[in-house]
Amino acid sequence: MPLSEEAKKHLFTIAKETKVLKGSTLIREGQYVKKTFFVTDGCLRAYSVDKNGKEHTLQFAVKNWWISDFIAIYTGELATLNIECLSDSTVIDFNTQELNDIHTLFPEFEAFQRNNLERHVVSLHKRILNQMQLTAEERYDLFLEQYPDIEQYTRNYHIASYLGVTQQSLSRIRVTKTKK
Amino acid sequence: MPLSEEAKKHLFTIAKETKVLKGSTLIREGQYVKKTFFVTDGCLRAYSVDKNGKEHTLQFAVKNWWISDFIAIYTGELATLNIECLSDSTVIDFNTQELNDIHTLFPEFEAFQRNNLERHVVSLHKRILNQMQLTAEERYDLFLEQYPDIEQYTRNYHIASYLGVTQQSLSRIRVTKTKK
DNA sequence: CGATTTTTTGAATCATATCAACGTACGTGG
DNA sequence: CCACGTACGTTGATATGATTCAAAAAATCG
Repeated sequence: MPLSEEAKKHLFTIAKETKVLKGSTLIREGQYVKKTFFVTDGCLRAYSVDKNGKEHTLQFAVKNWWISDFIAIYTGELATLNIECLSDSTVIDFNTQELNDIHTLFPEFEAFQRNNLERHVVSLHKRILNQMQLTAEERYDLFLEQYPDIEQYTRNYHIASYLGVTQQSLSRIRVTKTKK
Repeated sequence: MPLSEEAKKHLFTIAKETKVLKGSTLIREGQYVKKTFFVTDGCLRAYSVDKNGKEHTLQFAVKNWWISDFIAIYTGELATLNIECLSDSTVIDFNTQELNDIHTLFPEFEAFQRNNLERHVVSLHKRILNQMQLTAEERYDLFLEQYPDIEQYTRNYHIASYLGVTQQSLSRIRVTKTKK
């Protein structure tokens, strides 16, 4: 992204690189969300817990992805998601308020942020359509294409809870796949 | 939204109010997408057709909603969605290119557009989570809450294809509901 | 190595899809 | 204004795919 020197400098003053440990939780549901994370190494996931205690993974984030509870951030409500580190990771840690103020300080960020949001919308539209029209096995294949190296970080039940099936069902899908 | 007079004037020069008839298709898959629509009256839907010929409704748009094939617009690819009028409607018709140029001509639009995109992302995140954690009946209840007056425009199979169930299943859900 | 977590497997059950038939509503043309 | 055809909704029977619960096997970690 093309940014002025001044804008870059400002970015560095509000960004804080942080090492985070596997298993740690960066955002917890019910809390006020102050941070957005940019992943430079490792893997994180955002998930919600439903009324039966079942987890549902909304998003994985690997190198160069943003992750947070965007529902909370964009609505101002409390977090409904949890952000968990699936491996020791490095993230750049932005205060959401400061990240927002950037737009008034440096209008050149607007186009950058708009592009991010547009690509986010595209990926969400595609995810919804895939969920509706593909079988569980097809969704798993697509997942492996889209996240080719993610299995080093994730447990199968993380992936299952992203695909919308139980871990047992995913296990059976994997078995029939190796038999082919 | 607070906009300067100049900006408002410009908006009117690129917007074109159009009456569209029930059953007409404003965007067809495979076509190049040149338009984004703002609905001022009536109801439209965006749907895709899968490899078995089954329709999946990605979005309904009623008064004051935007609708288009945002996948196509934001990626520059050809349309994969169809936009269909479910009733005689009135839309304001924007050329996508001109709508984009607004941001360079009138930077004050950026914040407005950013807010639109953020709310769009929120609704998509919520939709994905609801699809994963709610039963078909719960999703139908929520749908009726979110679109209280839409049933005057839609066929049941439109709603079924939005909820991710067959029209027969939705019919059975409706029957058990009236018995309660 | 032992303890714990994760994955796999089996059997029973459940929710939804499918296929087919029927009933109903709607609108058009005679 | 009625008759007919088409589109839509409902219902029943059956099939299918996924879930659940339980237990065994495998992998991981200290």
